[in-house]
Amino acid sequence: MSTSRVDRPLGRGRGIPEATVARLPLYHRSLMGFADRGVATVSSEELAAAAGVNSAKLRKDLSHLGSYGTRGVGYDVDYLVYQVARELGLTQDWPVVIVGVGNLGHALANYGGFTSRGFRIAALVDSDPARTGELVNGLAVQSLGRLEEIIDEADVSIAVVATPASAAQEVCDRLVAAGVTSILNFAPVPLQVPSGVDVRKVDLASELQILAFHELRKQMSSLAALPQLAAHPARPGHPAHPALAPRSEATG
Amino acid sequence: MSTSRVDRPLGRGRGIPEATVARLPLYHRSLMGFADRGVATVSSEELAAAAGVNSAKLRKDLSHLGSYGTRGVGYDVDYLVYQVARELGLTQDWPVVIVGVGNLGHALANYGGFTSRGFRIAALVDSDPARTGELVNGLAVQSLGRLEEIIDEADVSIAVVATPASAAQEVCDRLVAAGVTSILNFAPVPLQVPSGVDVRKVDLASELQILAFHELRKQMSSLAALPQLAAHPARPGHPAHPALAPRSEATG
DNA sequence: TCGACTTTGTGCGTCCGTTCACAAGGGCTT
DNA sequence: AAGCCCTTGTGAACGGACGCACAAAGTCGA
Repeated sequence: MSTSRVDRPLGRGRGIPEATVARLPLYHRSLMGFADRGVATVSSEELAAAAGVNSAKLRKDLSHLGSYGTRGVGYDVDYLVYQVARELGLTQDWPVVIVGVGNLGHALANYGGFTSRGFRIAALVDSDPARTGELVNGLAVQSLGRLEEIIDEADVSIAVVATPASAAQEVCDRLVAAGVTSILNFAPVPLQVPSGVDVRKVDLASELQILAFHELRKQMSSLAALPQLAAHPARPGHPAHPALAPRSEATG
Repeated sequence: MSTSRVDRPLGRGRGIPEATVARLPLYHRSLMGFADRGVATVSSEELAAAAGVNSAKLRKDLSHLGSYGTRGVGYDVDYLVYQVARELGLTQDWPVVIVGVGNLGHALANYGGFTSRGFRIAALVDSDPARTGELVNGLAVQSLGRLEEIIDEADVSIAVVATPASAAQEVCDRLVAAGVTSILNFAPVPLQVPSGVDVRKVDLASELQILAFHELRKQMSSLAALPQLAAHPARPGHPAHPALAPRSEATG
């Protein structure tokens, strides 16, 4: 890290908070909706409602990009769309490689949301020789052996890892070695990467588990309110004190 | 260590921070890995490394569940697995309905990560009559018209919305009206729900856009010496400099 | 031209999450 | 049995995010 200097206030604050960055795609999408409906101007209140956030938060987020609004009027939709898109790098063409063409990789390859926003699926890669050559969304699956070659040829810097957990780290290492510096990881393992490489994780099972946690709380509280309506009492088969019980695997 | 009264962490303990809750599935998965390898005890350092988090954070997270470690030794893997699983509600069976059996819904229905952790796909629902009856992972797709019926019969409280954006809110409303109180939303729209209903959003396109933002930054810093790349040929519909007119700040 | 109205942009208090650093506590060796 | 050493659990400092509330700044009508 040569740039140990934290930030350089170039023009308008170049240091955009991470939380704001995470919401910019949301704003961009909402703005596109307004643009499609022919709306020329939106207030922070309207846009915030469409994006599902607080209006003050929206204004503060946008203020990090610059002063693009007009007091008393609101924001010019087209102008703001362009500014947000530029900030997000959506004016560029981003070639993306998807590694792992299983159920998820298949769905991602067919998912329109990617290709319609500046991302272009440059290649699909899978380790299974039986899958090589298979056409997915008009693109032929290629061998994992050609991974470095593909990344180099297409100048790929963003990759999607949709492999099983067991292969994820090795694939990740090869991606990084080949020059990829941004990874979207769907495998349920924490990828280890050198500094300078960004990893974002999408953990489908965890999301459900988080919901289940809150769901359990709701059910417990509503169950406590009712005297005896226990339709689902505690599991009879569960060990009362699991620390004592030997590891009986296959719990899942 | 003779009592298991930790069922009820003190008045304060009931409120587990949201950030901690979001990491519990991670810990649970890492712990399962240790258990599968026959490890009986892990230190916070080892578990934190496996989960990809700071060890102090891990200890604080676990401390919210109770005092399940042994100083000088670490944590009993099996005991901790059970405690985390119980806290997450993984000891229960959670029937889940997936609405929208497109590419994504298809992949989710086949995704093993769901079914292997206490979640059971109770039904697949799609609005397309042509899809009704189609078998996905051994389960027949059912008509959207039967949604309320299905939810009631299977006692579903968790649903996955994998519909197009245009249908998401209406589906959401019907889900909530039918008794669903937790929703995992893959549609790129912010769902509006009454209080008491939890929504978690998984926005695949946004994740890539966030990566692209940082990627752009990296490329800009490495290409800082180059001449202007701003002369990007904007699309015909897009204003090259949209806000020239409305801004005359000279004021005299 | 002027005043009233509307909406942006932001200063500030508050809260949540992260991390450091260390005392408390338990096992292990002698 | 006693002391050493290890790891947990947590107090406290820190920083970032959020939201209120308001001044600044622009528009619109008279």
